[in-house]
Amino acid sequence: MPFNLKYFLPYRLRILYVTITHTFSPIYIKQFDLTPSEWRILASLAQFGQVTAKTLGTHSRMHKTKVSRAVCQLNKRGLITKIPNENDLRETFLEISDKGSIIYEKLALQAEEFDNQMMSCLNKQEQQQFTEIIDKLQQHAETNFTE
Amino acid sequence: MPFNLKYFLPYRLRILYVTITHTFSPIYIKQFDLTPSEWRILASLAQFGQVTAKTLGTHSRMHKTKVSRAVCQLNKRGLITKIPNENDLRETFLEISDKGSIIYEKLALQAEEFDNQMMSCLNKQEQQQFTEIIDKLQQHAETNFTE
DNA sequence: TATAATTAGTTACATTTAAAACTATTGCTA
DNA sequence: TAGCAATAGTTTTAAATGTAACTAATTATA
Repeated sequence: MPFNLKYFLPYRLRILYVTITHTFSPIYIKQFDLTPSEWRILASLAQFGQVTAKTLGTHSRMHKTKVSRAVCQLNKRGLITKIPNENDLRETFLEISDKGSIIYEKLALQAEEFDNQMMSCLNKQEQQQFTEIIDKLQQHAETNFTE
Repeated sequence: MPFNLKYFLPYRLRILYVTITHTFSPIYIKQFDLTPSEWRILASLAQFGQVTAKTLGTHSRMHKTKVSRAVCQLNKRGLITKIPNENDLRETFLEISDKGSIIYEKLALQAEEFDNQMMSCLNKQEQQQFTEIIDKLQQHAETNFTE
């Protein structure tokens, strides 16, 4: 079987990702003037509690300068709090603030609704299969191809 | 069930896409000094024959300025050919050149190998399921959420 | 058929991005 | 423990990106 772009994994994933994100991103952009990076960080902090910028970046595959700038912006708006690590002054723990939580809660509700709506084209079994497959691919990609 | 970022469709897709593309893109960047957009266009033209920049953009979800610049660059390097449409002088048909085809063939081989290696963590049945699910999601996203 | 509206594609401009260089701090090792 | 390597995070710089404005051509309409 010769190479077929249409079924090339990176190509397929990108097309789907671009399509989907273009329909969701206006939600946080328009309502709360958040960039995609800012939304990702806010949501991550809401879920994972105190973490460093480094951890945040690794976890959500964001470049450290991207994280740095988004964190700076969120901090400036008072949506997150910086807590210096006394044991290692190089790093800082980041935490979502009350003000940030209010925004997050509103967005999480809409994100959940969006996700349900998106996944509604799949039956329960397919949804299960999808999760398993994505996880397998993710793990495979990481273990075999990351430096 | 409360909102869980880890299972949020756009988030999951982005992480997987970023991980995977970061392992494949060095292949065309280092060997042939192609940008991701240029590689996508080259591969699209190799597969679909003569198409306009407009079609190319719609098909692969690329912004028209991105297409414009990538096409310009590929043309400058002689990897594609521009053929004016006599019936509508606004648009131009684009075609891969012999020189471009040589590069494409070499990359297609490696892309195929990469894809097989990536998909090898899934059994035949899962691969089939994956294709069906991605297609369903793509179609659902397009029909319900595109302007 | 003249004029307005639309479309394909390019260019100018402002923003966003990543690579590289940098600061500050900690860990390693000789 | 002195000095060198490594790390977290920021800033500088250059490249890539999208928005908006533009050109040139076509289509719609009055």
